[in-house]
Formats: sequence, C-alpha cells, structure tokens
Amino acid sequence: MAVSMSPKQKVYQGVLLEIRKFIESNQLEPGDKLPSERELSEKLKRGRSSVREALRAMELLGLIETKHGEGTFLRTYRPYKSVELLALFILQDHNTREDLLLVKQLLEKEAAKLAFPHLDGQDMRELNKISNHTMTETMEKHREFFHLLVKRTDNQLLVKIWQLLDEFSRTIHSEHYPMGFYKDLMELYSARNFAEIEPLFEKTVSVSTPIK
Amino acid sequence: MAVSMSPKQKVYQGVLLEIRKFIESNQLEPGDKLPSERELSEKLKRGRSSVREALRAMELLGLIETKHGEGTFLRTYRPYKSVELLALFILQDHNTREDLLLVKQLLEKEAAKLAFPHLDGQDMRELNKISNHTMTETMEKHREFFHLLVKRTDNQLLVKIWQLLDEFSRTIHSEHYPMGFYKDLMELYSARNFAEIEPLFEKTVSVSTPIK
DNA sequence: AAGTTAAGCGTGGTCAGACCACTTTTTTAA
DNA sequence: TTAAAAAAGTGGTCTGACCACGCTTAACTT
Repeated sequence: MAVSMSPKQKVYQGVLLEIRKFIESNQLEPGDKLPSERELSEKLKRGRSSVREALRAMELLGLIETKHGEGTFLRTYRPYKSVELLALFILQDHNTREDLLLVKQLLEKEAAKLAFPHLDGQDMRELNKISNHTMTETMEKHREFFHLLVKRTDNQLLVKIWQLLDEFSRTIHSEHYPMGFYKDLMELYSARNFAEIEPLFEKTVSVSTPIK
Repeated sequence: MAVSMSPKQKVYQGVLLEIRKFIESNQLEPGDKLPSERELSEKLKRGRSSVREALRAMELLGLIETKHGEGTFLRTYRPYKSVELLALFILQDHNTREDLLLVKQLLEKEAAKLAFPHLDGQDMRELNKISNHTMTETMEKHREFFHLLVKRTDNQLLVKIWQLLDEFSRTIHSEHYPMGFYKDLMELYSARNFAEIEPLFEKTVSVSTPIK
C-alpha cells in the first residue's frame, strides 16, 4: 500500500486547468468568447457535465459570464458572486475569521510601507480627502483608503489577494482601525517618515504582536 | 415587455437555497452528513446533475467536503479552496513573477515574527537542523525552513497562501536568501530578540525597501 | 471460535444522449 | 424589399447507465 497517494483529482478540476491553458495560449481577454460547452467537451474528451461543473466553478468565482443562447464569455474578475453566496451560509467559524483578519491586516501594513515611495501629490490629496471624510460606514472609509494604498504598491498580485480577502471580510463584522489612525499615517507620509510606519501599525492593531 | 425581469435564476442556485434551508431546519453542524445526491435529487425534485452543480459550488467555497464512497459532509468554512482556484487564473500573467516573489517574501517575514511566540524547544532543534544541513538544493532548504515556520504561526490561511505562492515560485527563478541568513535568524530566536527580526529581513532581502 | 477474505450495498464520479429555452442567422413567403 | 418563419447554435436540465471507492456483512479458512 502506497504511503500517501495524492488524492485523485476530479475531472472538473482537470478541465479547469485545460481551460486556463486555453485562455493563456489563445491570449483571450475579458469580453472574448470561450468555445461552446459541446465543443470543449469534444476537444477535451470529457463529458459535458464535467465541463459544466468546471464552468460553474468559474462562473461562481466571477471569471466568466454565461449567456443563455449566446455563449460563455470571459470577464474582468469580480469576486462578488462568491461572496454573495457565502453570505447565505453564515457559518462563521471563529478561527477562520481571526485568520482572515490577521492576514488582511498584515497585508495592509506592508502595503502601507510599499506604497510609500510611490505616492505623489495627487495621491496624498486623495488619501487626505478620504481620511477626513465623515462617513456613516467606517468600514467603507477603511476600504477606500486602503484600496488606493494597495494599488499604489504597484504589485498586482498584492492587489488581487487583498481584494479577495477584503471581499470575504465584508461578510463578517470586522474591527476597523481607530478613527485617528488614518491621519496619523498621513502625517508620517507627509513627513517622509518611513521608519515609523511599522511601529504605528504594531501599536494600533493586533498584527505581529510580540511575545505576551 | 417587462422593464427588468430578474434574470431567471438557474436551478442549481435554487438548490443551493434549498440545501441551506435544510441545514438550518435540521440544525446540521460541521462534520454532519448531508443526504446523498440521489436522495436530494428526489426530495427536491431536481435532476441529479443540477444537485451536483450546487454541491460543486459549495465544495468550491469550502462549505462542504465530499468523500468518494462515503458521502457529503458539512465542514467549517474555509476560503482556501477559492483562493487556490483564483490564484490559478490570476498568476498566469508573466508580469506577476516579481510580484509573486515580493509577496512571498513579505509573508515569510511576517511569518517569522508571528511564529516567534510559538516556537518550543523541539521546533528550535528542528530549525537548527535544517539550517545546518548542507543541501545541494538551497531552494529545498529554504522551503523546509519556512514551511515549519509558517506552520507555527498557527494561521491556517497564511499557511495555505504561502504554500500556494511557494508552489508557483518553484517554476521560476530561485532568488533565495543568503546562506548565513537562517543562522542569523536562529540566533535572534535563541536570544528572544523579537525586535531585530524585522530589521534582519529588511537588511537581507528586497522586501519593504525604503525610499531610495 | 477467531481471524481473514470476499461479496454486496450505498455513495460520489463520470458519461452519453435527449430535450427544452433562448438568441442569432438564414431561409422563405408576401 | 421586407416581414415572418424556419433552422442552427448555444446554454439549461433531466434521465439512466456505469464506474470507483469505502464500509458492512456474510462466507470462508484455519
């Protein structure tokens, strides 16, 4: 008996890989049309139902859009679909929530540092405007503020991961940063004080709390 | 013609709602078993393939776990599944190689700090063993070292994301840390010197490089 | 009697084909 | 020429069949 067989991958997962490969090698972009389900089924030599399970997965993730009678189209990634669904199953697990929040805050801290050299006058004005804006929803303020900041890291992967975590965190009531935090951060930016960014986060939020 | 028909909901989406209702009214909890696909198909008067599309969606979201030959079980929600899939499509862009490395190193730095309070004698011996081991493949050494470290952060989401990025980084160039780095880090751990972990990383790798 | 092996059953996994519903294209009829 | 009808192409759904896997139970061996 083998020690540890890799758990057999399901067909639809394989199809997922194939479709990804197809998109890549054909340079498909948002708006472009994918081959029909029957065509894919034949080309990949897989049952149509398996192809559909893969497409359903992609649809759920917001990667594609299916139009009855027309076809399946690539779209710009928007995670709202899956988040919407998850909200239905409010199966909040405490550990997961904490894990999620911690990773998200960790990324925000690093984003704040990475964005530092890239912020121009326009960005500073925008950030100040957001941090001064009195919103009823403080969560919305937080989102806007860090969305801009994360974008300015100029790291697309970081943007994607943060957006995803942010979407998931919408469904749970997350704790936001203190009201004064944003202004504190802006002051450090204005003073070109890079070194104090990390300490500000460590002092403010629960990320990277040292021993005890 | 109606102004705005709500786009006809697909059957599998309806099934999703039904299953949710079932879970709720039967007070099912993580670990509990759902009715079999055939049973659900019959009870809800829907084709089995539609039931499967719904279950596939739930599986993708990490809400259930299916075991071949056994059944379908409720599980505590974990977003990892979707993260994995998404990454598959997001990371296919060639321009993301540098982005990938940076995010990975960033996570490793934070993991080194988060793991700090959780390391026991056994862990220390293990880490020392790895860092002293002379391997032909320095990449392998790096992987083993940080795999343990990341696990000790006690954050499952962080583990998953790191593993994923690590998996992808296998195929691309292997900018590893200097040979002495691991021992330097071990010394900080031994000396219970939390404060110097961050500076060690900033000095060593390209993460979070301040202006200029 | 105890332990081992094999058969059966229930389950998820996959496939093929049929038909429906919707949209676009082509053909037909006025 | 133009409007209506038919055809073609696509996603949506259902059914039934069969395979692969894990467990339970019966049968067999010792």
